Amino acid sequence: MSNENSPPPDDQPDGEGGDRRGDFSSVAIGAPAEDGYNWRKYGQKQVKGSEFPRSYYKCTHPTCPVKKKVERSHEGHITEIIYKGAHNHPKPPPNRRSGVGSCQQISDMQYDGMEQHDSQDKSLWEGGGVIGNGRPDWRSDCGLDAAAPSAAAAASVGPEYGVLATSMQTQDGPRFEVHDAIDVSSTLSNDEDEDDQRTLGSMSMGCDADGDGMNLNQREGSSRLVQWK
DNA sequence: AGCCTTTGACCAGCG
DNA sequence: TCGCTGGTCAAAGGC
Repeated sequence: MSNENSPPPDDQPDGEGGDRRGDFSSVAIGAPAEDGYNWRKYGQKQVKGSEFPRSYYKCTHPTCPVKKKVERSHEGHITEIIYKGAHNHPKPPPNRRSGVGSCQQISDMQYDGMEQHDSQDKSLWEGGGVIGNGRPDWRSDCGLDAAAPSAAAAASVGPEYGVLATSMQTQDGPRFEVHDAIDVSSTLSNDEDEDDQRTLGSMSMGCDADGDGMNLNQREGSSRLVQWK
């Protein structure tokens, strides 16, 4: 199993038609592509609690206050994603420089949820909203229909933390998302309580140290989604 | 030509 | 009051 050092085939740019440059080459999957929005990295730092450096991204839209923190493992796998705020604008077209040709097509449906979330987003995420906006973003992003319930479950399990344990591989394979969703869902279902969820994030890293091949595979799709406070 | 990524430094908040 | 951590800004380089 050489998965440890080599990125999985899923991560490899199989020719996804990178709109921008090497989304997956440079930033692997960490970057901007996940949501279908344009993100600009404005900082990176090694935080104490994390073994991996944390990257800070801003939505490139002038009116969009959304920021996100992304923790990526050395392998390029996302271990944690924290969103702050909600997008008050539709996703940019796939032809744009977003390079998000992944789930762009679904963005069409996304508008539906976008509208309502746009109306309440301000009060939601401002009021300490747990997963007020973070969630809609995801499901609408890549049509994480399967992930939605997972997210809801996660929210139900540990809403106080506003932590969303979900998976998000910016791949163009929708089934991949589903697969991930199941993975997480499974975890959540088997979970004991929210505590376990929080551990999920740490577990990802912990598992890495353990060097569990199987875990590694799971970790690939297992990312941690957190709604910024 | 324009935008994004990367690195370092600075500032603010909290313990 | 001092120290530490986290977060953000700015400049330079590369694609």
